[in-house]
Parts: sequence; C-alpha cells; structure tokens
Amino acid sequence: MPRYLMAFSLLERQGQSFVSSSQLAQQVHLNSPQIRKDLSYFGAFGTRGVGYPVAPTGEQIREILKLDIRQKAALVGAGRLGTAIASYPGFRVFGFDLAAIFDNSASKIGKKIAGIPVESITRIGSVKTRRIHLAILAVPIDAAQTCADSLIQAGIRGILNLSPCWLKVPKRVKVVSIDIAMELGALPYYL
Amino acid sequence: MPRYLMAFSLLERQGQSFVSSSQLAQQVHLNSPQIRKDLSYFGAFGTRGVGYPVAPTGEQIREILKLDIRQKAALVGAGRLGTAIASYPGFRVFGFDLAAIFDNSASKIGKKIAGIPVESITRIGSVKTRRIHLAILAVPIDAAQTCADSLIQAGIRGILNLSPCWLKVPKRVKVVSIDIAMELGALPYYL
DNA sequence: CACTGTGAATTCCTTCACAGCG
DNA sequence: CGCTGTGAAGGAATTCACAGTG
Repeated sequence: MPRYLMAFSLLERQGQSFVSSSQLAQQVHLNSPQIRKDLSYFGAFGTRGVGYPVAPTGEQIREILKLDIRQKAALVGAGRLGTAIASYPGFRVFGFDLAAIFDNSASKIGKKIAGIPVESITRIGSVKTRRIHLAILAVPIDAAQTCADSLIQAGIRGILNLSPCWLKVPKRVKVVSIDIAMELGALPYYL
Repeated sequence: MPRYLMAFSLLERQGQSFVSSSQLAQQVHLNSPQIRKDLSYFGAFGTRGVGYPVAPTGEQIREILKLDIRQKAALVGAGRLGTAIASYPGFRVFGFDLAAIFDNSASKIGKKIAGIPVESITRIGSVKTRRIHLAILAVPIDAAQTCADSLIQAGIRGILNLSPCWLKVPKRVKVVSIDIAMELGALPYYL
C-alpha cells in the first residue's frame, strides 16, 4: 500500500483526476489485476468504466495506513546515516513529522540537524509524554538492542531498524529492518 | 541467502564449528525446515546428525552469491546519504570493495570520503575500463534515471537504487531498490 | 541418536476470466 | 462500452513428516 500511496500522491501533484488500474500498473510496475485485488481488499474505491478517483483514493489509503493524522517519529543516532535520514524529504510525502533526535555524543548534543535539536540519549524516555510512537534506529550495531529496549520501555510502538541485526521485541511492537549491505549482497548473484 | 551468509559470518567470528538448522532458525528468525530447504536448494552442505560445518558452508554460500571474489562497487552521489553509505562497515562482511565515488558538485570533487577520492560524475564512463560492475545510486530523484542510463552505458550490471523511483533498465541489468520512507510508511498501520 | 535432505500436503499469493455496473 | 470487483483456476512458496545417514 505505501507504494500505491506514493503513486497516488504523484498523480495528485500532476493534477490527474482519475486513473485506471492498468495506468497504475505501468507506474508501479505490477499487473492490473494485482492492483485491483489489493485495493479492493480494503474496500471499493473505483468507479466502473472510469477508474479510481485520484484524490479521494489517495486520501483513503492514507486513512488505511493511518497516515492521515500526522505521525511523530524520533530519530535515535545522529551519525552520518542518522543525519542523512533526518534531512530526507521523502518523509513529508507520508506525513511523518520528525519530532526528536537523540544521540550519546556530547559534541552533537545541543546542535541542530535539519532544524531539530539533538538531545542526549538519556532523555529517550521523554518520548512517552511527547506522544511519539515511532522511532528510527540509526545507531551502531552494538547499541541497537539497548536503544530498542529503552524505546520500548518508553512506549514506542514501531521501530525502523537500520542496523544489520534482529531486534528482540515484545509482540505488540512492530519492527521493520533495512540492511543496505544485505540488499547489495544479493546483486552479484544475478550477474 | 545473504541473510544466511550474515549468520554464518557471525558464527565464524564466534569460533563455532558446527550449527544445526534449528540453531540457525533462532538466529535469523525463520523455522528450521525452511532453512534446510533453502540450503539444500543449492546442494547438500550439512552432515546428518551433526549440522552444518560453519566455515565451509559460509564459504560455499559466498561462492554461490559470487562474493568469494572481491566485488568492486561504485558510489554515485556523495551527499549525506552517499557519505553515510561510503563509511558503512557492513560492506566488508560481504567482501565489497568501494572502488570509486562520483559526484557532480565541484566543492566535493577531489576531496576524500572514507579514504576514496570523489571524482567528477562526467568520469562515470571509466567504470568500464576499471572493471566495476556494481553501482550504488544515492542521488536526488530527478537525477536517478539519467545516472542509471550513464552507468548502464558504461557496462554496469547491477544497481542498488536508493531513490524512491522505478528505474527503467534493460533486462540484463539487475536493480534492487530501497526506499526508507516507504518502509516507514507501513509502520503506523500496525499500531 | 540427532539432524539433514526431500517428496507430499497444505497454504498462500497471483493470474485469469468474466459478470456487473456506471 | 470500459473498467472495476471477484470467484475460480493455477502456481509458488511453506510446512510437515519421515526416510536416510554419519
């Protein structure tokens, strides 16, 4: 669904008012029955003979993904990767709001990254009262589990983990992991 | 398979000489029959009653993934994300060798990142004679397709794309795409 | 005896074809 | 008439169960 939302957002900006499943298929590189199945799974958005109304369908997908309400996220780790992510404009499209940055290095605390002040990692518990439910973990691998534990203690519900390790978390917490090296590791096989 | 390689590499460093499918299962968070199926698909590595010999199996997976020979990779885009990736130690585990960095900004050309000099993007064609077959694309979205085209022209066979767009490439070129925002976009749904 | 390798059963996901509606 | 929504067919990937082996 995030991929569809991306496509609908683009079409919105381009001012197109309707889109058919086969048009969409070209854009997201899937086939049209797949798209119809996926969208119909969450309800019927389209009008037969015409296609999907771009703006309303985009809005509905946002509601489904809970992206209609602005989602606050905390970034943990203001190293090179963390800094890159903090400055990434792609989050805006999905309505994310980077609400806090934490790091343990004294030289970084107090400085601003992408307009947001870096706080000490000891203040990580404050996400609870600040109503931040999502975290992006961009710390060295040895620190990942410890940071995750603190975040969960502080009531975090979802973690995007950028370390190449599996986080041990309770079932109620959802983790998505990205390891750039592992994705690259699959490439040589196909040459 | 890259995930298994990661696990075997870790076990190698820890000095364990044999591992059973169920032990592995815990580590990579899959079930044991799955692991046996996956490994047996490429041949029989294990000894019944004992498990898989860590070092030899690791080496075999490296061969399968063509990671036994050092793979050269070029980084295109020395922005914040590119810089972060260049300094990422995770590539070493898979035997990748960052052999060149390209950027179009005059202020960066000539400087060194992670010990590698930044070259002008106009020199991108040199990857052909330098026998670089892989590229990591960390450029702004508008530049992604153009850069990909130049890379393919220069004989690149695999691209790791970090822009939130679909690259149009000939069939012989393999593309792996990562969009951090899209992964994060799925999280709120699960809360 | 413990653990691998693998056919068979199951489940899941995708593709197809078309009925139904604007 | 065009395109969605969907049951039914087909295919792929997981899971199971157990025979086979060091």
